[in-house]
Amino acid sequence: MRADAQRNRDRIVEVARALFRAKGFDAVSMDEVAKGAEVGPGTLYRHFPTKESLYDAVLEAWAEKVNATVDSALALDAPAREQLLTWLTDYAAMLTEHKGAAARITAALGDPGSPFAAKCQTYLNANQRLIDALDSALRPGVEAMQISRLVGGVAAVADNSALPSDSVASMLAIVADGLLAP
Amino acid sequence: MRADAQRNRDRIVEVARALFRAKGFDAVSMDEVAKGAEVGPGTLYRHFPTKESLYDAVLEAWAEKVNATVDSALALDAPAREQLLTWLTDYAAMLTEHKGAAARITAALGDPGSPFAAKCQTYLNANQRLIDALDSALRPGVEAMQISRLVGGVAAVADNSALPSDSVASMLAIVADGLLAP
DNA sequence: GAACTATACGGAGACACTCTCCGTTTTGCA
DNA sequence: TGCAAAACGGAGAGTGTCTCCGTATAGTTC
Repeated sequence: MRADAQRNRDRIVEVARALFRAKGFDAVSMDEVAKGAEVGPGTLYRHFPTKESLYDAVLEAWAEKVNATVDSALALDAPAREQLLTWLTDYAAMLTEHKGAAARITAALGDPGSPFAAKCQTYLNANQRLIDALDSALRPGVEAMQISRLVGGVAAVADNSALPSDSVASMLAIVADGLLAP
Repeated sequence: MRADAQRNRDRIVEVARALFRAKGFDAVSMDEVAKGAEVGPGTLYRHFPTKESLYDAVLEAWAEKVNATVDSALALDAPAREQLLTWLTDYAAMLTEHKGAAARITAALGDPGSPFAAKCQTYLNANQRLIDALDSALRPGVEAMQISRLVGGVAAVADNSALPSDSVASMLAIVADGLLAP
């Protein structure tokens, strides 16, 4: 990639990250990002063919954080319920950091053609590792996809309604108890 | 209201209901509804100032169905778990009947200014009646708002991803077990 | 049934947004 | 320095929501 192209790409992602974080996905227009990054719309769209692909680039760091978060929850010297709750809470918190991300990633969970497919896989793998680790403490037959969708759904609701963290925690506690073996 | 106005209003709602049901909220444009009802955009917007207010009119019958559904679940001669699951499943099924409704109604749950405020109240009341009826079978301290948001979130995910009913059922079973007393 | 007024109609178009085309500019290399 | 490939950027096409206002109609009054 040419140096000017790289420069522009970096600036676009940086500006977009700030805007998305401040206003949420829907409230940010591509023109706004282009103006902020001081490039024309054409340049922006050559780097990122759709708004979603730009969002995907912005969430690049997110995937790494998911892995680190599930690791640290599983490393806890605590009962399975606490490990589970820690992970669910941390994950939901991570999602609501970027307004609109929860619904988008959750919606893409079953769609391999989505721009977020790679991120969905990371997330699914994290829940699979959780299942493998907690094993018999969990409800028999529970699947990574189920946990991913349930928690994604709760996170999306929390995000949409800008719920305080204790409301989210009480909902996640219900989900966690449902996930644990009877 | 003048007779021609009433006629037009009725036709608009009828056309909109069919379109929303067939294509989902987002995929239907107001121009499309206006053309289908053979009125100008101006007429459409005088009757319904926003697209959401039109959707609200379309979902008018929905509120009555909610009440009937919770009643019939509570009338079941069955254990609390089955009553709960029946209601949750029926409710989620009702929401996914209209693509996009789940997310919208759930998002409006805490917002009295929303065009869907009346429908949210119906839904919250239904869950409150459920709590009153099942009482000690449920997790202590559980609130109608929590159930509404949880199930709304699951329904929204199911709707977005067009999940088959058994996937939805398995997720709702997890939620139901979390809602029941330990 | 004709005249009149309040009410409703409907289409042109303002505005916002996503995304494209293509002439112009810049970069990196020979 | 000269040149081809790469990248730029802005005008504008296409689509959506929603508004303004001149025109048509319903319902009332004589």
